[in-house]
Amino acid sequence: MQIGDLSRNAGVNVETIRYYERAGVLPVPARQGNGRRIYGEADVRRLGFIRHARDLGFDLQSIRTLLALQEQPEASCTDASRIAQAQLDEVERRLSKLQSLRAELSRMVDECQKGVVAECRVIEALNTSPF
Amino acid sequence: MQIGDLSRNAGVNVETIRYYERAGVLPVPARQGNGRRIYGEADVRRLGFIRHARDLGFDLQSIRTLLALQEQPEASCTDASRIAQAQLDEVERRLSKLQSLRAELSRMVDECQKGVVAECRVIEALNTSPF
DNA sequence: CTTGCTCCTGTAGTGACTACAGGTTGTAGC
DNA sequence: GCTACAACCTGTAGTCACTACAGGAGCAAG
Repeated sequence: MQIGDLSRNAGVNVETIRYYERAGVLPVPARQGNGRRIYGEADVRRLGFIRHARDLGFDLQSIRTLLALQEQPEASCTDASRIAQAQLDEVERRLSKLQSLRAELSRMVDECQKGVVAECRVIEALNTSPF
Repeated sequence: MQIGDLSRNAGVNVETIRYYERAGVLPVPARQGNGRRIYGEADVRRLGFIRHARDLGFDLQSIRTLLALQEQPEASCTDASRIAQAQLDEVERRLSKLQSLRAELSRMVDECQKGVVAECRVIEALNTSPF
């Protein structure tokens, strides 16, 4: 599989794939005789994982940590547990923040839909919010 | 009020305030004779609005739109509501993904605590999510 | 009058891409 | 075999939303 196939299969820009290689979240691939990168199914899955994790707001450093965790299933349980727990704490933190944001945005949209134009408080909602 | 006071009052970095001016989300302020920027209470509120909107995930373009709507009170609220609804949809999407990742990380931590070498399925947790 | 703080402008660095320039390789049609 | 063109290569520069720093000016206290 060449980079263009990987791009289509994973739904990730070719330039982004090469960037991920430089950033160290995708392994340096083997090359064909002509110098072109060769990929396999594992790379499609790995790329899918990276994209989802990025969508969730994880930065590339966190993603490197998550990938390292999954690549060393024989690593000591305490180490793996510590890394996983740290990621879990981060996920919980993001979850509670997002839940607050959801409440705030819902309130904004609700009030806007209920009100007439003159009573729209979308902008005021941001200034008088409990955050 | 000088830029340092505004910075402290609004809890926003001095450099960020000057950046917001360049970016067109803060108005170009009056200057003292010595060339220093002068701000008022309205700027504290506007900056608070900008920071809050940024925290909610709005980009500066959306914020410019919201501020423009605020400055034309006869304009309809539907534009502001549409922007907020788009943000809300995105927050809901992220919440669902994070909840599935949390479940997977919890499972890994639990298995580690039981002394079982976790079969790492972090990648699958994100790839097999319904999104 | 020197020290030290805040301010000024302008430029460069960050992270995570994204785009483009300029060159090479592979393939399909003639 | 020749030509066209897509896909690949490297390397650099641009984007967004900041953040940091260099180099200089104003001002107030000791």
